[in-house]
Amino acid sequence: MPDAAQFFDRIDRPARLPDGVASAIIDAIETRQLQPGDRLPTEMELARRFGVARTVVREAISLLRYDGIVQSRRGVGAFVADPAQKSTFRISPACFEKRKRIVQLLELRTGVQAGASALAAEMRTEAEMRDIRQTLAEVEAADRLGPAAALEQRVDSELLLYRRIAEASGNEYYVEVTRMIETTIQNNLRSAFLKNAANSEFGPQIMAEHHAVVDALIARDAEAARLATRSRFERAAHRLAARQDFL
Amino acid sequence: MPDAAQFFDRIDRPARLPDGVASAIIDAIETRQLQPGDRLPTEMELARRFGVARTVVREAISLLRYDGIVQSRRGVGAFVADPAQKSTFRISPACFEKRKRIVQLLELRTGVQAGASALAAEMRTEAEMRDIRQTLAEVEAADRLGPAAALEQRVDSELLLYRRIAEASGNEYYVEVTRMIETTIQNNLRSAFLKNAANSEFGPQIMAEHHAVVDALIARDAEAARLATRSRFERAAHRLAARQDFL
DNA sequence: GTCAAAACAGTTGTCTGACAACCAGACATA
DNA sequence: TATGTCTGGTTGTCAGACAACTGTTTTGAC
Repeated sequence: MPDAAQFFDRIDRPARLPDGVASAIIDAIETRQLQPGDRLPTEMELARRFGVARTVVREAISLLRYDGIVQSRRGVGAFVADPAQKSTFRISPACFEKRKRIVQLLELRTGVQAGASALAAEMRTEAEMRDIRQTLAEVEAADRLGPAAALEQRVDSELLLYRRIAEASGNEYYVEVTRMIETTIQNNLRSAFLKNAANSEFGPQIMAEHHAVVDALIARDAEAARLATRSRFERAAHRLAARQDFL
Repeated sequence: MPDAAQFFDRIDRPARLPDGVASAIIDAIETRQLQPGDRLPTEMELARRFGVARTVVREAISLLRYDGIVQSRRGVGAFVADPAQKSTFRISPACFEKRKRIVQLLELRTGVQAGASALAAEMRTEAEMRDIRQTLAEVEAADRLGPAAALEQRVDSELLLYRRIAEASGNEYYVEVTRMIETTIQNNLRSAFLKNAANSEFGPQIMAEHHAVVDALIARDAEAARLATRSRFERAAHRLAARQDFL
């Protein structure tokens, strides 16, 4: 049932207060107003300055502490930590506003996914191989329907294919990192991906790229898998970046 | 001034309440007691069950929300999110209790660092190359002092060498990921690293491994850099895992 | 009986005030 | 000098209240 409502995005509600406070503090740290080792103003003082309650400030600081950006000591205060102590890898949505950052993110994705493929070539079980071939068949089926048909389905089955491959590596960290990167990209660039898929990400050449990867996995050839995966994601990134409407 | 106090470690203070509550909830999610889409008990109810104040529960939930593990809607409740929505990569200290997990983490480190090296071979500037050679010289100097002397210094300069290389890639995500992985490893395995460095991580062979990497960077040979880095970290991981006292 | 508006109960988000635990430094004391 | 004590300040936790919001139920007009 076609519905005009699909064109209306959610209005951006005022974000949660603690998130705002947290990013304000992060901002102060990134702009060097607050340097490693410096003490943050007291929670009372911050609450006064931001015009919020202390509970809000506390929640904000607890987020930063969770990421290892600040350390707090009871009875003393909260201190900006050594940046090397950051214990989390997180991709901020703001990064998707700069073309350069997106290209770098796609580079990282290429490298990590290629590493996962290489491992998978060595570690895969027969059952996993069956799943992978099955998923590849789904990609192929969607591809045969033409560029515009089953668009989302095609993109999703492609994503699933490479997630399956990462899982076949048997390395949970690779699984987590690739999934986290993919999730972030999809959340922020989904529309560009779809447009791209409708224009250039289909047809025999693209299918040949996928096949090269899967064939290497079948042959248990780690180096070939790495190369094929690298080549596939490099080309995909290149095609995406070449689009006129890409940022 | 030798001081007996050096034998006294910090006593482990009781962790913060919100952290405990958060990991209890994460536990419930990982053991499938709470499945994606399920609603968490209300904050009141959780506070009652855990025997803490609601502010503590709120702080805990805000951490999970920050990682994309739960989503909360005012007036309704907090819900376990789709695991694919997790927006962070984080290595829990608990992972260092299982040998298998550590090996996997070292695998990831190898792959990512190799990717960074390959990029660095192409993107490095002359100034960065000078810094890298300078750092390599420091490693070499520390190495010449023998296995036991300047132990920490040698390990640290090695870490610095590969951090410099990652920075020379010009890709901030590679810098962040490698640094985050390295930080976590050092925070949890520092002592093993030091013991290992005193026993096997020194001498001409190890220096040759470093030189192979740097030479590839000088030659701007991406594939050689990838291979040399991979080889260096794979061997280091192997030597570490071969130790008797390693878990 | 139908349907929309209004009231309601329940939940999260924020605010306020209080007290406990803790710390650094000043001060007193031996 | 070394040790104990006090004091003000800070973070950690608690308790209670209200605001904002949601899903459901009730009410009332037709």
